[in-house]
Order: sequence, then structure tokens, then C-alpha cells
Amino acid sequence: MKFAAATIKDIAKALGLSTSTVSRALRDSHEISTETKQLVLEYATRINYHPNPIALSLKEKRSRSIGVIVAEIANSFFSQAINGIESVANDKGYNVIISQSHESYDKEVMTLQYLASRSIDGLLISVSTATKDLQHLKALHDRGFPIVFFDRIVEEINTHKVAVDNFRGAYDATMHLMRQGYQDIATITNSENLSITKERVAGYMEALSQKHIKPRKSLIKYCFHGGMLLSEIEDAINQLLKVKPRPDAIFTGSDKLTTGCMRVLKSKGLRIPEDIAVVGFSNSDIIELLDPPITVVRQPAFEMGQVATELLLQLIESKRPVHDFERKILATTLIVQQDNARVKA
Amino acid sequence: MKFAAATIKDIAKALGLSTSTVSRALRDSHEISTETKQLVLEYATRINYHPNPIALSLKEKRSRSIGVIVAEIANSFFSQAINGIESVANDKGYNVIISQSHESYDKEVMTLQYLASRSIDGLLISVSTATKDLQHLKALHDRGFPIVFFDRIVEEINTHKVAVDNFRGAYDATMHLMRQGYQDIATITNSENLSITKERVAGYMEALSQKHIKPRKSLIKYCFHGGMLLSEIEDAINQLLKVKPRPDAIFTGSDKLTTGCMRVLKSKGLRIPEDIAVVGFSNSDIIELLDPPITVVRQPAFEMGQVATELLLQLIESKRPVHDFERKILATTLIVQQDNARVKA
DNA sequence: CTGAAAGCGCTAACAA
DNA sequence: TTGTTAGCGCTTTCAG
Repeated sequence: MKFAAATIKDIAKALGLSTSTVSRALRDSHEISTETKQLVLEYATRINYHPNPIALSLKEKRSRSIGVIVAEIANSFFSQAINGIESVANDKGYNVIISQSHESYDKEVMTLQYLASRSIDGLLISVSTATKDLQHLKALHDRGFPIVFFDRIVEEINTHKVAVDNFRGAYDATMHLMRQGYQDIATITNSENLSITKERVAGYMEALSQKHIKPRKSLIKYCFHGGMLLSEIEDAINQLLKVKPRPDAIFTGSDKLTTGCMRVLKSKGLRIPEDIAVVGFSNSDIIELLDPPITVVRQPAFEMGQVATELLLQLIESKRPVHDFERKILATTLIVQQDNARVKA
Repeated sequence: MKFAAATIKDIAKALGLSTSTVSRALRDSHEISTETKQLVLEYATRINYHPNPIALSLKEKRSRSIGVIVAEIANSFFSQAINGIESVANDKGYNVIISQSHESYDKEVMTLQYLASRSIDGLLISVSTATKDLQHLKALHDRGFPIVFFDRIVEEINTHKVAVDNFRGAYDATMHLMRQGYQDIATITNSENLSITKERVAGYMEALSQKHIKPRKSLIKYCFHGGMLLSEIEDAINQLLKVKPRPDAIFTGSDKLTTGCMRVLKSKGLRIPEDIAVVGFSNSDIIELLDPPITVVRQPAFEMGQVATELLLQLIESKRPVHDFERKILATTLIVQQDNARVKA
């Protein structure tokens, strides 16, 4: 059932004015007499007039809405980032349309096409773990469509990018493990093609190297679906447990992988950290309630969302094509949990 | 920076046709010759033509987008519900615009006003814990605007409603506690004005009564902000701990309150469940990883989202005013955790 | 089978 | 100070 909202025309007719006069009165134009303005304004509020944003969009060729594509809303990191995005967007009068790729390349492409055809003014995206081919994004970008990458950024496309210092985050986590006495540290991480994966693995390896431990390929496990399938993590862990010497700790490269790992280890009856320690990226807000409350690398998700949105709106509202793109790198925080800080026997 | 998309006019000009012919050809009208159709279609795909949805909206007086207002996306229950909402909405070609009230009445009103003025075709809402006055919703509803309530529904407004059997969920949880041997069971729950609060408290009291335990007012604690402020939960627990005899278990009425309670109890050095047991509503997907892995009442959030969206789209697409409204009640599941099933000494 | 014209709600250049 | 008109992209009578 539709319901007809009041229009400028209604006001004009009721007051015996022209639509343009009404329009101008509503926008408080200086070329309208005070009395007319008052008359119009009064009547407008009385009939609860609100300008039709669709008509405005058609005229202005902009919808004042931006699209966001993330892997999953039901993921602390992304939902916190979205909070940041919304806070800035709403402040500036923009709508946010959120879509999820569920870590599927096909879904990402479809959802992108859909969003693009729904006339959003710009896009914030953190690509799916399964995304290797970037044609869908390149095509849009080449047409001059404003895009900002955050978190899982893409080097091949030249635009604003916001991420954390993943290298450092991974380095800190691995160092922390080594300081606890762990030596055979494995890593379970996202698919190899992701920017964040490369950086995190590099940080992990650098930490090992500094302690003169040679990184072993058999201890690095990539999850193409980012842990969307628990079986993926199970497989990785099964393989790790067969390696000699058996790893005594795991550095996990994402929220989903961190909790997924814990789940799998527990189901196998392995104790954390006695049998095998876990430290990884996570933005879960109940990490201290976990058994055990593991040490995690936290990302400033909210802030990332804010920064990315500011950059996007800047792009959208720029009068001329932008060629100078920024790359913002935020810092991670290592949240050390007491219970995990026991030194290994 | 704007970027101009191809329009029907462009096609018409390039092909020496009129815009109406092109429009008809694109919509595969029977009154267009096969050759012309082919010509148009071919050219359209070549230049990557996509109809401008804004122009369509203006014409059709509908935007094919629906609004959703929830307390917080960063809440398992809501993010799961949103997944359900999106799955149905996208299937039917609708966009979903998500907003958060953060459990603030003012924010809810503002966000609602904003959404309504942004020409959404309908609204799905789970009101904030702070919402008592319903004028903002009534006004919209009276103007014939399609609204569907889910989870935290509102009796005063006559429209479709989707919720779970909160009474039963609370009853089951409380019964479970009593079967474990707990007798002095307190409850910490959302603000008193919410539908779900009343139902959950009623279920809790009914369970007590059946075991001939008289509900005590001093054991029922309402949190006006739904636990958004941890201090609220702290206060509630402090008061509960002073009651004689001291409660030996707490039934928590929401996701946030459940984890919030655990957090507070732990910080006080109280062991769960030895010192005080906790059972409550939660849709967290890592509940088994908690210390201890408490028994919870789970809601079919995804399904709720789906059902609510189907009802809303039905409302939106109905040709005539709807007067016959549905009230769907889904079942909750009690997820019993082994570690919590130890009988109290 | 195709085209011209009107109209959705709004703004803005141009007239008066 | 106010009104007339055209146009944003699209569909849809109404005429050929």
C-alpha cells in the first residue's frame, strides 16, 4: 500500500503560489518576502511536508548514499567498522547501504553490481578472501566511480586505502608467543591473495627470524574461505599436528580463525595453552570471557570505518578528479591476558 | 567527482530512435520489431547501460528499499536477524538500509525520521529498551506507512509482529536452573516497558511458581539501557548480592546482559556456577568457548528476520490497505552445556 | 511498429 | 518579489 506524501505542488496550490516560490521559500531564499516565507513554512510544517529525496537525487545526480561491502556483519571487526562508517556518514547526511559477500567471490561480484546499479555515490569495500580477479572493481574504478578500500585492500587499484599495520600486529603477537617460551609457532591465516594475509605472514616470519628461528613452510596454513567452513580450520590443524616437531603455538590471522581454532582444538581435547597456545587477531568484545582468555591483536575497527568514510566522502564531494591518494595505516593493540601469560614448561 | 552513466537518451540518439522506442525495446514490449529490439539490446549491453533506479523510483513512487532499525549491529542476535532480512529482501530485489538506535530513544526517533524522509518503502523495527513513548511510530503508521515489528514488539500499534515465545524460553531456562538444584534464582533483564521483558519475566515467575517458589521482587532487576552501560549491570548485581538469602543463580534476559553479567561476576571474583550460576538468552556463536560454557536460550534470529521481511514486503506490495495482521511466534531452543550441568552441592 | 508529449517532485535560469 | 519553463531519466498514454 502506498501512501502519498505532501509535495511542493500541494503547498503551492493551497496557498495560491507557484511551485518555484514555494521551493525558494522553503530553502529560505533571500528573494522571497518574509511574509510569504512564513506563510509557506507554517503550512509546510502543518501538513508535515518533507522534500522527496528521490526527486532531489534525480536532479542532483547523486543519491547521498554510500555502499559498504564486507564479508560478514556478524563479525565483531566488521560490525565495529560499520559503526564507525555510519557515525561519519550519518553526520554528513549520507545513508549507508550494507551488503555482505560471505567470503564468496561470486556473491561479491553480484552484490557489487547490484549496489552500483542502485546509484550509490561511492563504495567502501573490504574484499572477500576468495577475491583474486579484480575486474569487477577495476571496471567501476575506471569509470571514475569513487571507491575506498579498508582492511583488506587491493594494491592493483589506485585509490584511498585504510588498513592497520598488519605486519606489526603479527610481529607483536608472534614475539609475545616467543617471549612466553613457545618456539614452534604455526600460523593459520586467510587466503594467500589477501593483502592482510601477506602482511601478517611477513610479520610472523620477521619475528621468528629475529629470534633466529627459521620459518617453516609446513607451519603456514592458508584458509581460502577465511574459516567460513570450520572443516577448513580442522584440516589445517590436523595437518599441523602431524608436523615434527609438533607446533606448540598457533598465531591466527583473523577473528573467525581465532575462535574457529579454539573450537577445533577443544573438540580434539587439546588444552590451551598447555598443549598448544593460541594468539591471534580478534575484535571480539568477550575475549576475556573465553576459556582461556587468550591474548589477541585488536584492530581499531571503529576508527578505520571513520577514516575510510571520511576519505570516501572527500572523493565523492571533490569537484575535480582526484589523483593523489592516501594510504592510512592505523596501529593495532596487543591485548595481553593474564591467564595466558604463564611461561611454558 | 561524478561519473555519468549511459541513459536511454544516449541509446536513442546513437541509434536514431525515439526514447520511447528504446524504453519499450529494453522492456521487451511486443509492439517492437525483433530487429529493433536486437539492435537496442546489443547496443545497450555494449555501452553497459543500466536503468537509473532513481528515475524509476520517482516514477513508480517506491524506492525498492526497506529500512531496519535495531539496537546494535554488533550483537549476535541482531546481526543474524539482519542476515535473514537481507536474504529475503535481496531475493525480491529490495535494498536494506540499516540503522542503529544504540538503545537510545532519541536516536531511535531521529533515525526513524531520517529513514522515513529518505523514502524507504517500509520499516522493520525492534524498538530500543528506552522506548516508552510511541508517537514517532504511531504517526508513521497512521499515515499508512508499512511497519513490521520483530523481537521487541509493540502492542499499541496494530500491524504484523514477529517474535519468539519469550515466555517459554524464560520458563525453560528457569526450569533448567531449578532442575540443577538452584532455588534462589534472580533475574536481570531489559527495561520493564519492553514486550520481551514482560514475557520473559512472566515465564521466569511461572517456572518458580510451578516449583512452589514464591517470586521475590528484590530478585528482579531491570536494566533501562539493556546493559549498554556495564555499570547498570554492576549495580544490579551488587544489589542482588545483598539480598538474603543470597541468590545462587541468575537468569539473564538478553545477549548483552548475559555476557555483561559474566564479566561483572568474574571481576568480583565470583565463580560461575559454583558461587552463582548464569543461564540466559544469547545468540553468541562462541558460547561454547566461554568460561564456563553456560547454558543459553537461543532465538531463531535468522528465521525471524526472514519471516518479518516476508510480512513487510507483503504489506508493501499489497494493492489495498491491510487490516488483517499476523502475529508469528517462533520457538526458542535451550542449548544445554555439559559443564554447567553439574548438580549444585 | 514507432514517435511525440506528459508527468513523477524538485530546482534554477530566465522573465516579468 | 514572484511566475514560467525546462529538464533530471524513465514510462506510458495517445497519435500516427
